[in-house]
Amino acid sequence: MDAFFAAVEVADNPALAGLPLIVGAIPGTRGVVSTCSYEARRYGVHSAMPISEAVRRCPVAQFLPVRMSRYTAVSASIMDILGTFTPEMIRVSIDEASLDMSGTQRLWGSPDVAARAIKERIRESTGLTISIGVAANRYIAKIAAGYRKPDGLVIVAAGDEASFMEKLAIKDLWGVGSKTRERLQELAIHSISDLKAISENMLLSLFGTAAGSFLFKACRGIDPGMYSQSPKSRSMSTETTFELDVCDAETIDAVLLEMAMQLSLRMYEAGVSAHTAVLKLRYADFETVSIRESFSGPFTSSDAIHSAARDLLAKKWNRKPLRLIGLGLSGLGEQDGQGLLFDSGDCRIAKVERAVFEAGRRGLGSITKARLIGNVKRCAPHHE
DNA sequence: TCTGGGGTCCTAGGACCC
DNA sequence: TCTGGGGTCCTAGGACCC
Repeated sequence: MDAFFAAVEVADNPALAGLPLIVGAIPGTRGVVSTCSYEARRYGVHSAMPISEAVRRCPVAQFLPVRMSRYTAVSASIMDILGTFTPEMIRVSIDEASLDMSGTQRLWGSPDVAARAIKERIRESTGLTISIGVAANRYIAKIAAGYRKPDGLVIVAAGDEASFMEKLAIKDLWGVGSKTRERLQELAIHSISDLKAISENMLLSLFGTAAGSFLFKACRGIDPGMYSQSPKSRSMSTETTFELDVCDAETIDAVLLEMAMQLSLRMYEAGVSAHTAVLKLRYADFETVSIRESFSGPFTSSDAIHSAARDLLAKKWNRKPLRLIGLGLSGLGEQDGQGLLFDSGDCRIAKVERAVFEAGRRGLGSITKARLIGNVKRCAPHHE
């Protein structure tokens, strides 16, 4: 999708068409740009830029909050459409999918005809434009899709992979980020041709097995295997950045409780259990640390998650003001329900919690822990 | 400029076992 | 007294992506 969140906003409110549009954090807060329209990009605004900088660069923009549930709904209807073209569809993210169209020629025609049909169907149904890349492997197709945006269509014929890659800059390689780019610079590797001149063994020893082999394949247009594994869920987490750094232990504990409840609900809804808890802390100077612990049995209630989080906090937090706190669960597996066979204290709590979740789902009002009702105490702005 | 939130995968080192 | 080789699982941090 092209500038997906911004494009959905325009589709929902045509009066916004043609204006510089910035979807993301509310100006004046700690946060970043999520997506901006092509008009806003002309001012030098881009995704992940601090919202304060976006305001400086484009004060005339329309600033809109992220309406994630709306984008999720539009995304689902687009994915449904894509699924009618081939069952071999991989949803890569909320605004991106990869379609294996081999064997569909009799049904949908040649690659360019099929691609135009897909674009047309999505435009008809949602009013949105998309960019498509067509190639003999998913990796090249992905890069080709980003090669000409918006409303693009780039076809790389089989056999042309290597010459297509030659036209790109190192930064266009999907999977090469700022750190790798920096290291390549230091090694005097400035172009794809420079990179191709390095032997596989040299890349392996410089970057390690995974990254080395990835670089070797990617610059030659060989699919490094990005989408091969089934994308099953391995962890879930939640985090929050405070508007002002926080050092009050009670506040932090209340935030952890809230997060534990949220994670517990999400686990329940997903029908999974977890046996590892991860606590993430970010201090005022942006130093970020984490601590985790695995337990023999799975968590069965928010209280169990909360108490694990508390222990981890006690071990890791140096008492300096926190800018961010995060809580996560990993070691996710299918919920077998076994934990509930034993009538331990924790399981009774879990049963109560499930009843509360179900009540909430049936619209019986919102139930929360008494101690979460009230104000959050924060530090005064911290200067050093 | 002052830096979100949700993820995935990889690495290096350590504990522990046979 | 100084020491192997293979394996599993865990931990903390890092790179990257949308």
